[in-house]
Amino acid sequence: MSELDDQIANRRAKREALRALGIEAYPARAGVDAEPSAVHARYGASSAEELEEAGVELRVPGRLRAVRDMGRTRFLDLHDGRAKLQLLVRPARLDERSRAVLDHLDLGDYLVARGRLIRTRAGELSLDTAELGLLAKAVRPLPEKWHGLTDIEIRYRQRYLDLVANPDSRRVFELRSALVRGIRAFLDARGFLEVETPMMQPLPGGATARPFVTHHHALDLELYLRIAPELYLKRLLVGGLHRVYEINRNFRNEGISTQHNPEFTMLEFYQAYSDYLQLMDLVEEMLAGLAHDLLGGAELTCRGETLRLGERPWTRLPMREAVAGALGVPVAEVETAAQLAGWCERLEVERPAALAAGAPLAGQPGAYGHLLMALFEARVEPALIQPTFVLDYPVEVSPLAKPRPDDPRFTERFELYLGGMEVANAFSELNDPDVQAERFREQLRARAAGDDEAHRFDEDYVRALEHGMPPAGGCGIGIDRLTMLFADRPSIRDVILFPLLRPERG
RNA sequence: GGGCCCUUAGCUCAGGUGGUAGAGCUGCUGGCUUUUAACCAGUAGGUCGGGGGUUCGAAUCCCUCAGGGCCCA
Repeated sequence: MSELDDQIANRRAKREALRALGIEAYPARAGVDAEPSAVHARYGASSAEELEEAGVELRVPGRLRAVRDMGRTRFLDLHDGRAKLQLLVRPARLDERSRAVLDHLDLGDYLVARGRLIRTRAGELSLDTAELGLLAKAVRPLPEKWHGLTDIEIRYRQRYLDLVANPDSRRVFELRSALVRGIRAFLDARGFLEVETPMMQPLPGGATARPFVTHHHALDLELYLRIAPELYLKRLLVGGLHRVYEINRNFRNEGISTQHNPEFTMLEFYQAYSDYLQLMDLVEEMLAGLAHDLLGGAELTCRGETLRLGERPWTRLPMREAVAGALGVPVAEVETAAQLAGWCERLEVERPAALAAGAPLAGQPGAYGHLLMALFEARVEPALIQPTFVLDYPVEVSPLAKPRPDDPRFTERFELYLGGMEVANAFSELNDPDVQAERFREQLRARAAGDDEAHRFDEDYVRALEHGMPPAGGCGIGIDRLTMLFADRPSIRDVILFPLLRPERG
């Protein structure tokens, strides 16, 4: 028998012993007054005399994390995940049932103690326990109390153990929740309506990505898990919902990395009569405000770098200038597809998926935009630590964005980079139905040429635009990456409770 | 997809060049006047990730598979 089996058998035997005494191991009702952290919040400042005078009697629940047995007196620590409350237990003074519970305890059990609040000689706020009850028997041991749980795989696979053993992990998810709450408050205060649009779509749209496919049996219908909510949210603009947002999951069938999980959470919001320039101001205000509210200052510390969100406006950098700067040449040398093709070959930049393999880079339709984007991703992106808006994305890689009136090779689009990561993507929304239809046709040609991430033609979306969509700015912000930055965590798996892993026992 | 690294008791970790698998915590037994990583004494616990190979002998060397991590694409 292994040691683990031994410990489990032991705990089960204790449970059965209690049951034989008529003590339920998993009672239906708890009947509690306050959890340990609430007790500390209320009485943490009270002196021994004050407590004695007040005569506070409480029923306090919690998970048993430590027992210090002194012989005539035992000290039990009950935790609620934020704080512990110490129980002072004198076995001789307990009633029979409480004594039975005490004699069959294990670390990890959920208990409830009734007693009077006191301070011990050492000054610790404690419950002088008169009655002890079992709320849930744990038949499996917890990770060790002092070193906690460090095995990364167990932390991801059995997140419940990570949360019990590592308070920092819990704090990350509390911060994530506060971040989402703050975003909702920010948008709600500005008259945005939170909506929910389909996660299962007959035509996946709104992003350049491979979708997951599923099947609806009753309708015998191929459906896709959405890669973005964008086209549905803009249909709502057509419908007169002029300020909308959605915070929900997207699914992209691509590789896994420290910055990519197949399902991830995005905020998208759309504001009629706005544009990408106004959105930059809005995003600055939102993120700097969140940092101020949640971290107590408009700065993020991320992997040793201080990100100064408070220094506004943030850098606004046209993509051509960024690429030319990284190459150390004037902008005039990144103006043609032939120039860019030369750089890509010299620097061994990976060939963009949209450009046909085997053919010369420069001559293909749309080559300029794809090559500029490839150079940007390879040479510029990782170096953008301080908040930077990259502007003027090529039209070829921005099929849903409005072209710049002064230079139709580029669009009214920005991406926000923070700590070397793309955290936001926004543009003035293309609302000319005929131009949109032509953009879709270009995407179909790319798809036919082998680019399986190219957009599909969404006829209903074009039909909606034909009814008239107000000019609008729209923006997407990755919640997971934002949480990584706010919590200073290097991997997206640290900010997703249950990240995708290969199943155990292959 | 490529490279490098990791996998030893429930948890955290040791185990130069191949020679009978160890510690702390947890568990169990006992002691102890209010301790807090309580302490003291005793004790149990192992398919050294799986499989194959080399060898008189493998946790250790080789191959392979699985899972995980980091970097690159």
